[in-house]
Amino acid sequence: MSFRLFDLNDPQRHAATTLEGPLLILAGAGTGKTRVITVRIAYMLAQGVAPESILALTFTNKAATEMRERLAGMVDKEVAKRVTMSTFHSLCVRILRTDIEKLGYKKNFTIYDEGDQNGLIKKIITKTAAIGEKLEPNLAKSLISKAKNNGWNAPQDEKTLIGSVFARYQVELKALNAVDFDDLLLLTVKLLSEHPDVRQRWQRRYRYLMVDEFQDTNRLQLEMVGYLAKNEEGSPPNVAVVGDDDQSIYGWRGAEVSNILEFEQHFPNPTVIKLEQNYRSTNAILNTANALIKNNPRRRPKKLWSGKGEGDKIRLVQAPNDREEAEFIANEIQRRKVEEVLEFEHFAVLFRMNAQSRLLEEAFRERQIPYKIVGGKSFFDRREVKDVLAYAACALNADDDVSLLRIINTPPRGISAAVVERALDLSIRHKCSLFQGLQLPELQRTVTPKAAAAIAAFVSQMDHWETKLNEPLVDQVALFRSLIAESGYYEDLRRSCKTPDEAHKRESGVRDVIEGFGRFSENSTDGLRGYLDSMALRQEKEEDEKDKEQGSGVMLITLHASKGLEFPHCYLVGLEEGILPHDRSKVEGTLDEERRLLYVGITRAQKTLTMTYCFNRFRFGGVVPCNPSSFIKELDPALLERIDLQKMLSAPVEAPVVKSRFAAMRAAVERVK
DNA sequence: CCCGCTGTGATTTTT
DNA sequence: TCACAGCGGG
Repeated sequence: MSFRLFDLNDPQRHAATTLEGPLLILAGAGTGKTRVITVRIAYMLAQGVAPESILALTFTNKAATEMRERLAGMVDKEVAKRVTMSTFHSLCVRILRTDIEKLGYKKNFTIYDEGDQNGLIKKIITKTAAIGEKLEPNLAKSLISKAKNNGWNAPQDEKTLIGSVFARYQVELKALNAVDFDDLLLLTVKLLSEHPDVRQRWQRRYRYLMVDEFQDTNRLQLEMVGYLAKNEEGSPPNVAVVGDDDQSIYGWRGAEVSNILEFEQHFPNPTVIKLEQNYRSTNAILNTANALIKNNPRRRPKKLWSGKGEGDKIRLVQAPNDREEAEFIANEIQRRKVEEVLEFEHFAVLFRMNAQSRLLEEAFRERQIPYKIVGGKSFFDRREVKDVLAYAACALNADDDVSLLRIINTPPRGISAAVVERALDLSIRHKCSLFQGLQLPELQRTVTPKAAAAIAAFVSQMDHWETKLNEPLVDQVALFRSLIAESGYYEDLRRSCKTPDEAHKRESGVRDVIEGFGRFSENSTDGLRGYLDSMALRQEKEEDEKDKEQGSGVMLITLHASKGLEFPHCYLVGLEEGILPHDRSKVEGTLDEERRLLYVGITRAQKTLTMTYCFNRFRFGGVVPCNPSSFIKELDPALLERIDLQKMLSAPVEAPVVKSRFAAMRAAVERVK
């Protein structure tokens, strides 16, 4: 055991050593939350708790991995491995793969990601909507998701379009033997609530639960924790949750802040511990954050402080427009890197909307400042990756219509759109899958002999791979490789790409997927199905070669994506009414969450924080005037240094400043020597 | 099947 | 303004 309890501060140690009963750890930003969680687990193990009986739930794979690695550094690696650390969704997959048959699904169900979900919903809307009726697929998707997360079941017979789309969507998913992300939670909760044998098995397995980022849990996740934490003796559940209500920024995704605000109602008589000592930022930064967040009515009062001293004032810069804002930041970062001897990696620019990054990118590119944008199109969403995964999904479960539709004519194999359409209609009438629909004599009779032959060839091909994949002790990686090779997909790629360069890139994407399966198989026995699961749950590492080579640079990142990260020097841009808080938050009544978003942004900064706003901004195709964010009024003016860019630019730089800058640069040159 | 035209709408995105 | 989806023509 190489962990030391006395390295923790008092509340941290109290949290790490309280093992019995409900425990609420209110961990403010930068208060050493992950450390407390891992030490707490190490402490449990030291106390003789069986590693198998510990469950730690996170939201992201990144968090689960980090926790695993930190624990492995503290205790015997073999013991650490036996602790379950998993995302909610991964645990659900594990539970469902064992017992989903009790709910009428087959064990080889497919997990639909948002793209698949979109495809299915679009299809259903066009089939269901009467002439003149319209429904935004995205709206439908979010309504369905909200409904599922609130534990509502699909309406049996619904008069409204959205109601019938919802009902039909659920029926079709089940027919396709597919589940979406929400179903993973919904069905797990259903299984646990309706099947006492299953419930007992999992309740007995885990005796100590921990939940990270508890403020982000939704209703189903809370329910799931409730079931898993319950013990037969009826004694208080050993459930420890860690979170910060002030950093709840995913309400629009179904997260319920009330889960953490009303924790005592869900788990009576908990020990409540506040972590308020921050190890990240200066007090100027923390007190700015404190001043802002205390304006939120529904929260657990907290006040962050740190031993890092007061630090620089927070700079509030007003720029005439968004272009000047971007150029100011780029110029300044370039200057500060030299004068203050910093790396580009020490800087981050945070914004509300992705669209705001464009001008910044331009400004950085002009000055050849390296930068890194997080987000954007993911490896998983690349066309060739989805295609190849769809092949695998079909080989394992040909009744998966969405995957089948994706590949049925990729490459073109002589099954025309009209034939597919007819097969689809038939499959609906016969209540069977598209794959089965293709094989109905009723269809065969109505198509040309050529098409019939093409269908037969395709069907026998898929059957062949299915049989092969199900043979015991078979080399699934090799099978997968030949499945793709023999499908003619590579040839199709070369043909369909405009440039050889693009074709090359896409081909290597395909190879990455296959190699990814190879690597997966080295330390898993879950086979191709397991690999598809891990891809759907984004467990596989995104191999971005460029990322590694480029190193990094200035981080350009949305406020949402910045949660959990920290940077020495932060720029928070676009602090304008309408952007932060965003216009839509007013109609949606989510101003509190916007405030939390700014709070999250402020608390990312370690040493210096600069906030900017403009008087004019290019939006919706025109220059629109804008006002400073109403949140600015809530900050402590004593900690703010206001800078007017226009004035600063027109005024000549004062001689002493020039002198000191010159000295700083000379010093920098000396250091390089 | 591919390209270009037109219309529309424009937060955030852990799984 | 600009991105992208959907559709009609070549």
